[in-house]
Amino acid sequence: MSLTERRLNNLICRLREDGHRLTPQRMAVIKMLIGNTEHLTAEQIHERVKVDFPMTSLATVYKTVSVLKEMHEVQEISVDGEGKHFDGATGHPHPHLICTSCRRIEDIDFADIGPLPSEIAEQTGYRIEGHRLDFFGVCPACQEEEARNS
Amino acid sequence: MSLTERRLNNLICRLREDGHRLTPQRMAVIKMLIGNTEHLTAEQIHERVKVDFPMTSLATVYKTVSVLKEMHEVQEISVDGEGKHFDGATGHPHPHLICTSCRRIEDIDFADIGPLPSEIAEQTGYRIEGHRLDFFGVCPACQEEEARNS
DNA sequence: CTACATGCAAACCCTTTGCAGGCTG
DNA sequence: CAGCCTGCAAAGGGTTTGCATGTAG
Repeated sequence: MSLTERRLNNLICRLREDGHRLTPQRMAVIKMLIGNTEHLTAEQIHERVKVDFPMTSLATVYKTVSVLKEMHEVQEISVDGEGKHFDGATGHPHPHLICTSCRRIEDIDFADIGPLPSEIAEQTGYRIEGHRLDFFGVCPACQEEEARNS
Repeated sequence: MSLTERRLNNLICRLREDGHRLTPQRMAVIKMLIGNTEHLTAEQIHERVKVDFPMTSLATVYKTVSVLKEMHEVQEISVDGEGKHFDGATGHPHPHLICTSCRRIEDIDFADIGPLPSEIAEQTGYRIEGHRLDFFGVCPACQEEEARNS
């Protein structure tokens, strides 16, 4: 069983324990987030869920995401001037690669920031609980696009 | 002349060149951002400007900030579930230390992320243009608070 | 006189909430 | 049949815009 499947099962258990019902629509939203390295906005999730469940309303998407946020299975990522994207890829902090041209957000696996947190804790007195590391740039596809247009 | 003063002068020049007029209110907003390691929200900037210029409207603050954003002198920082904060501390990316308890945002000077950007560029094909590194934690003051309340 | 800056209020966008009805266990 | 889930519509909060009025150069 893959890591994602295990996480999904665990999540489903906890949802049930909390008295939640897992409707097909909810499952669709959840699957679109958990273990997915795309980082969709509420609107994008809505569009995709509607393919299978045309009646789905945006409110349902928001309500589902909000449950997942409470369970710390999904975090928000805000990009300057853009709406919120939701990231349920791993359930813990990890770096992102954000294309400033097409606004795509990808995950990067490596990019360990090493001993930085403990150094910072020592120097500032903060109790460090997490971090966010995002790189901004232009993705290969958009670079090609640029080249064609010039 | 300090770095901040130089940056401020340079900025003022460019604003004039672009045909902007530098009213006292605008100057107040600009000074509240450029070289200031506090990271205020629009509302907070508004409150402070109103001390000296009580008639100032929120729209003016937004319009001024928007000019600075276009000139890449100010960037937005979004904290999950919070409003936007504006950061005009250095004009280039630098790490932040965000207290999850009192929502204070501080700058950190060191914390060089080293060769990571070029590694990532090589591995992903992105043209990396910048990054954002934020640490989340609890500041010393809030830790004391916690201790007192337990 | 031209063009930018201002305050006000309305518009706007995205997100959240309230509610009545539907469905599951 | 209690309690969650749904869609709809309305409310909400923060940001942006339009407009008439100032004001600097």
